[in-house]
Amino acid sequence: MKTPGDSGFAFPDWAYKPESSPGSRQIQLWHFILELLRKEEYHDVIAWQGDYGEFVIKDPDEVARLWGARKCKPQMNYDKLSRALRYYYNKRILHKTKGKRFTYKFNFNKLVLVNYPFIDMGSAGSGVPQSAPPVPSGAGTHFRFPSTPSDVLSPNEDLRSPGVFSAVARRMARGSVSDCSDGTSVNSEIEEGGGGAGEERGGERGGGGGGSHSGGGFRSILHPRLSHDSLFRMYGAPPNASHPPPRAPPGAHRVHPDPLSPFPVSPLPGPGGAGLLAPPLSPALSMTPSSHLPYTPSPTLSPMLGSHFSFNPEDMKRYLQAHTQSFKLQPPPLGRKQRDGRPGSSSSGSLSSTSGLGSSMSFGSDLSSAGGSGLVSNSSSSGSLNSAGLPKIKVEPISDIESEEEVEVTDISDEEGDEREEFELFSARHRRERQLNGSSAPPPADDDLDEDVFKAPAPPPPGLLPFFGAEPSPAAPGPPPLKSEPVEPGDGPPAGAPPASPGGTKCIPLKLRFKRRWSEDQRMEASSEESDDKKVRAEERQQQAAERSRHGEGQENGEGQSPPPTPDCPPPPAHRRVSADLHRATAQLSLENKDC
DNA sequence: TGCGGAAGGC
DNA sequence: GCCTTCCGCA
Repeated sequence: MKTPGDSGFAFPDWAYKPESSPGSRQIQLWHFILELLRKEEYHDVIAWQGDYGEFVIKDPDEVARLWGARKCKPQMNYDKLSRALRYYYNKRILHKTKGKRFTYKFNFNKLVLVNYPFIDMGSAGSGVPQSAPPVPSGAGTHFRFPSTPSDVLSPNEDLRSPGVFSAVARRMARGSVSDCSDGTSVNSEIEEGGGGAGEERGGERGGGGGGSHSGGGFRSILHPRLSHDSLFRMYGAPPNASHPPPRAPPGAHRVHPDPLSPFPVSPLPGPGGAGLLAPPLSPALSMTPSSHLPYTPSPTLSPMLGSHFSFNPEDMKRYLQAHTQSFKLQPPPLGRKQRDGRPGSSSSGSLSSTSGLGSSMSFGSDLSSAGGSGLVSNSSSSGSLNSAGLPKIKVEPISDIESEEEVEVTDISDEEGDEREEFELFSARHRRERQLNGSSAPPPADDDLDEDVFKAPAPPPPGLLPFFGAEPSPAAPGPPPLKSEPVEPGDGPPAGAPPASPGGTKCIPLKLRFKRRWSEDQRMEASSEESDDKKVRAEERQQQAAERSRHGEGQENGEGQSPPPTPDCPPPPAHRRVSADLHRATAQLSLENKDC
C-alpha cells in the first residue's frame, strides 16, 4: 500500500539512519518508534499527538513488547524502554512532554542535522514538510522534508547508485526489522505494513525521484557514509506536496487521523518565511532557529556547501545556528551535567554549545594566520564537527589558507584546552617574531625556552612557519646575533648557526683554536673598547666567511658566532683591525688543520 | 510515573 | 555508540 494512505506522513522518510553507528545494524529505538508511528495498525499503541513531532504511547506495555520482540529482548518492558527513550534526551533526539503521560516529542532538528548535515535550505521551494508529523507551519513554511532519495540526494548521487544501494537498503531495512529468529517478532507485522513499502519504494522513486511533487524545493546532500536509499525505505512516501496536511486545531487531532493528515498542523507561520529550517521543523523544540547565536559561516563548511548547492547566507546561518545547537559534540565531554543544569536547553545552553564551535573556529583562524589551515571535520556532525568535547582539530601545515575573515572568533570559551592556549602562545610569538624580523630588531630577550625554539630559526617562509623551526637551537644562548640570515651550510659564520656540537664534529679543534685565538686577540687588542654595533659585526663575519671560502676552507660556522664560552664577549671594537687579525689567524689555522 | 547514574553487553 | 538492566530517588 502506498504510504500516504498507510501512514501518511508519519515521519520524514529521511529520518531513518541505518548506519548511524556500529551497532546500528540493529534498528534504533527511535527508528522503531517512527515505524510504529507510521503504521496505522499501531495507532492504538502509539500515535502522533499534539504538537509537531509529539507522540503518545498509548500502550506502553505493548510498545515495549514490540520493541522487545524486535530486539529479541523478551524481558523488555516499558521501564527499560523508557530508559532508552530517556537516553535520547541527552542526545536531544527526543524529549519528554511534561505533564502528559507517556508523551514524548521528537526533535527533528536534531534528526535532520544529525542525518543530513548539509541540507540546503536555500531553495525556498514551497513545500511543506511531507511525510512528517504534524507540521506547525503548514503553508507558511518553505521547508519540506526530503521524502525520497532523489529529494535528498544530489542529482549526481542519485544517479550514481540506484541499483546498488537500493538492494543494500532493502537488505538493511529488512535486517533492521528482523534479526530475531523467533519469528514472533513484530517484524513480520511491520514488514507487512511495510510490505507496501516495497511498492511504495517504486512509487516513491518514480514520483519523488522525478521530483514532480516537490517543485524542487528541497535539496540536500547526504553524508557519504550514508546509504541513501536505505534511508527512505522504512517510511512511507510523503503525502503529495500539493496536499499539505490540513491543519487541525490543537487538541483536535485524533488518534487515527485522516490518512492524509494524521497530525494536527499548527498554524505557526514559518518565521522568516523563506527557507528557515528550524521553526518549521520543530517549533516546539526549545532550540529554535530564531535564537540568539551570532554566527559566521564556517570556512570549512561554506566552500563545501557552495560547491554543491545554492546556499544563501541567511539559510546557512540558520542552519548552522541550529547545527551548532544540536551538535552531538557540542556539549563538552564533561559538560553534560552542567548542561543539564540548564533545563530547557534553550537560552543559556547555547552559549556553551557555541563555544565548542567557536573554539574550533578560532583555532582555525589562528592557524590560518600562522600559515597553516585548521581542518575541522564536520563529519560529525558526526563528530567531527567533532564532537564531543573539544572538537578534535587536525592541524595540517597546508598552505591552503582559509580566509581569516570568515572566522569570527568572538566566542572563545574558556574550556578550550591547553592546546589552544599553546597555540595562541605560539601564534603570538610567531607574530612577534615576524615583526622583529621585519624590523631587523634583535630578538626579544625572553628567557622563555620556548621562545628560543621559535625564534631561533631564520624567518621561515610563511607556509612553513609553524613547524620547521622546532629544532631546538643551541645557538640561542649567545647574544642573539643577527638572527636570521638564512644560514647556508657551508659558508658564513652566521650568527644563528648552531655552534656547538653538531657542525663541528669534524673540525672542532680548529674552531676551538680559532676561537681561543680570536678571544685573545680581542682581549689584548681591544678589550677596553666596547661597541655593540652589530652591523659591523655582520660585515666582519661576512668578510671572514668570504675569506674562508676563498681558502676553500669552507668550514662552516664555528667561530662566527661568538664563542659559546664568551657569549657576553663584546664585539671587537677595532673591528677592522681585529678582522684582519682574524683573517690572518684563520688562514694560519686553516693551514695547520688542513687535514681536519 | 519519571529521572538519571552506573555497569555491562554487543 | 546504543542500548539493556538495575536501582535509588522524587
